[in-house]
Amino acid sequence: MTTELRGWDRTVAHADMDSFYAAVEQLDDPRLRGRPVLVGPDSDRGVVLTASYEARPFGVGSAMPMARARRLCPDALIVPPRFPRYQELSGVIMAVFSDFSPVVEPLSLDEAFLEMTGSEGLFGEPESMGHRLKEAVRAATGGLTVSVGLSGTKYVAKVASGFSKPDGLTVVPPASAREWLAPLPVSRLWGAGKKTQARLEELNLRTIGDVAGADPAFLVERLGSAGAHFYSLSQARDPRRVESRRSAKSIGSERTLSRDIRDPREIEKHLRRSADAIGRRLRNKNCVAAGVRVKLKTTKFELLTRQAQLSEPTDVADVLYGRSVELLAAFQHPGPFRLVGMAAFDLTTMKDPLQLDLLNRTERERRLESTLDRIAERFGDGAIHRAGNLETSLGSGLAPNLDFLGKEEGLED
DNA sequence: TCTGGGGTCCTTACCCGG
DNA sequence: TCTGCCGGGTAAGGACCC
Repeated sequence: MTTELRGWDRTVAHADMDSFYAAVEQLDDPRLRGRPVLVGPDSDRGVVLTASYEARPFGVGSAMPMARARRLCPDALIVPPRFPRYQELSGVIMAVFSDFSPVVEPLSLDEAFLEMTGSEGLFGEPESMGHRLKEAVRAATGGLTVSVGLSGTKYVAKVASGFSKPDGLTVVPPASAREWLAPLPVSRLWGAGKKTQARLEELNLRTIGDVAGADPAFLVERLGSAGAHFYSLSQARDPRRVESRRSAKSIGSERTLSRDIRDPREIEKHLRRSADAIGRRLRNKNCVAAGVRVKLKTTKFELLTRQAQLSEPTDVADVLYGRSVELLAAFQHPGPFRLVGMAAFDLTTMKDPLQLDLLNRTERERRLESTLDRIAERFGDGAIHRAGNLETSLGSGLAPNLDFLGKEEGLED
């Protein structure tokens, strides 16, 4: 006798928290419960990050401009996001997932794949696994709900978790996955956004079943390699394994400005802030970057980027900033711009402290950066910004004074 | 209606060396 | 010496996801 389930060669779960940010706000503030809540910046240029389920019947959803959401749902309570709190609860949730599987692949703060193959002995059949997972998340978080999908592949598990939200549980036996997918619209193909949907529509392919019935060679001819990918998904074939956390490939920081700008000196101020933030995050992760990319968005929403390699990998904000200013000169566009951003890429984790020496980092740089980190932690990003400018204007010889300034709180304007 | 911020991956173009 | 081809690496942009 075997406990193996018939037809379940693999068991993959996808767990997705229900309107996570809004649910956290309702959990922490009882006055928000049962009421339409929009999490997002209460500004003219922002968009909704998450709408609570009470707000959704009004037609409000993620990524909708806040101005429009307010018009559709005037009674909605608008709450600014509190990412540190979401991260904290995300840690609790991921820890629960780890109790169910040694292989957990987070996709974002609020969702993850769990490799559940072979764990029937511990948790029972897939349906029972799902119920126990949902209950464990509810108990650990004090009441947050999660929707869970289980099937034999990542793709079907993912579609299944979104099938009956909120607080859903959908189990799709691998043997019937193809038929289960067939009636769903092509918008449920993971990776097919608005552009791809429109192209599929032009080819008269409206459901996943339509794609499954198409000639794969024809799909490749029209969609390139993505065509082959979508064909496989439509057949419920998805060979991708569940993988534990992969390391980040880039770290970025960008900001949509409250007003459009074109003056290079103003753009540089924003680059300075991004460089400080990225440098700090690199050091927190014990990473160095070998490349920098600068991003500008015009008022017409054209995205322009310029990137370059660094002479050597670094986690020093000043170096990132210096290279970004050089890149800025390479943009021919006169502006104005509504967004300024920067990203560091080609990341390497520094496992061995001795490697730091290979980076030719001087003692001065190390001390300065750690001082800036402490200032930022105590006084916030504004302080680090001012400290950065101060360092630039003082020149390297006076950098040790920053230690003194930080201690004396001399940077609080 | 007026469009965020964090990412990943893919395609295309171009440069360079052999 | 010039030209064509090929492949690798890099840069820029686009589509997509949450």
